[in-house]
Amino acid sequence: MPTESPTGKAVRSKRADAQRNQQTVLTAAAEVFVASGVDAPIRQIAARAGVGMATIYRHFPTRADLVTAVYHHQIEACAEAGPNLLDSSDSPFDALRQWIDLFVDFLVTKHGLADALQSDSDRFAALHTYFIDRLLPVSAQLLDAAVEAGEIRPGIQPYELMRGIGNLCVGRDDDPRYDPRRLIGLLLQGLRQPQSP
Amino acid sequence: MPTESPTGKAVRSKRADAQRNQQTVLTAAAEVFVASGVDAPIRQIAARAGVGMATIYRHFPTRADLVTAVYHHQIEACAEAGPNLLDSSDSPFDALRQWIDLFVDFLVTKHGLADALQSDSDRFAALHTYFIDRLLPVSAQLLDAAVEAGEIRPGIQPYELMRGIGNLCVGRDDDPRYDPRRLIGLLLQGLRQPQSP
DNA sequence: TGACAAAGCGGAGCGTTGTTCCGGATATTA
DNA sequence: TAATATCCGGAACAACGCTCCGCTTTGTCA
Repeated sequence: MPTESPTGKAVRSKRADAQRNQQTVLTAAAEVFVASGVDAPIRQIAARAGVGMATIYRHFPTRADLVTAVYHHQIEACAEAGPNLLDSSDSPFDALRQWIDLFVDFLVTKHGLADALQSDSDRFAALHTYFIDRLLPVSAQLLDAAVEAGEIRPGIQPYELMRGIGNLCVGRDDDPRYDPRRLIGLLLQGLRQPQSP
Repeated sequence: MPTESPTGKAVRSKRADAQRNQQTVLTAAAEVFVASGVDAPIRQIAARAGVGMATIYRHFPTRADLVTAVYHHQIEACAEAGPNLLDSSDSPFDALRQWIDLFVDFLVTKHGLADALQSDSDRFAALHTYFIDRLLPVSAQLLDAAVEAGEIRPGIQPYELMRGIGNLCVGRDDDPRYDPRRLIGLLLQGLRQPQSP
């Protein structure tokens, strides 16, 4: 039953077993990521899913594709929360702060995700790109609104903020001496306009 | 020619060829680190040094030991600069800022060093420990002095500051969109006392 | 229903890296 | 010089990423 793709070219939908396998892999990957982080061996995910490694590579050519697929919904939710917060908060700065809280929560609860995002190697380049494409406009909108309202000084670039926050979330997440939120709070403090200019 | 160790036990100094090899390895490692980062394969370092891999493992059981040895002098220099800056600056906050500048310079010029420091895996645990042992007291002294002078608000923990700065230096160092120094400047700004409390 | 081609699958296999092991070479000392 | 404690090199093993290829399953069409 060929159908029509958005590009207009005739396209055949995937075989039923392929779709089933893709879902099985996603579920298994999510479980393994929780247990062993996003750097877990592909073999381990394949074993948990009960499929061969090639199956995973076929559906998700790079590790970044797999990670992206697993967290797709949460990334979308985070992206959509931005405008909503801007509407529901009485101050753009407050909306920015709450949104950053969401973003940080997301990062620190996925072991090694922040590390992957900023990884020096480019194994995760596609993941980095996806985050930027999806979330940078949101943060830009929040920043613009806060600047517009005169709550923060202008000049900070959205990319720089995003990456700085991501960076601050890197590393072991079970160290009681380090709470990225405190430093991010300090960063935001530094961003505020002097109370009396 | 047995000599006396600090513990009082008789100790034989290393064989001459072992000392030579250790130095050769250090030199080669320094060169390879510059070219390929601190994650470079041991084989590569061994080849460059013209020794076997076991020789490297014998002298430097973990990668952290090797990295530590290579950068030992620079870490010491950074540690010693702290008190000196405190003496020569007219404001403790200024000394703190200059010292952080030194620290950041050191981190960003060694490819992947910041990444290694905050690595989620514990391959570099000893390196992290060494940095903390050596530099945390220095940063604590600078912070205390600045708090004492009423230039920054109290409450920030030295460990948190060190790690935050290290984290902000993580990742690709050739991205013109991201300059860790700007964000660190913002952090310091957030640390300042409100001008008019 | 019953072929048959296309699509999909599994795991063996190759290359890379970390780490260890051991027979042989070498420096030191008597 | 000869003995021996020390050190060395690279082979060997394990873990992992990724690919290749013979076999299986699925969808289709007579």
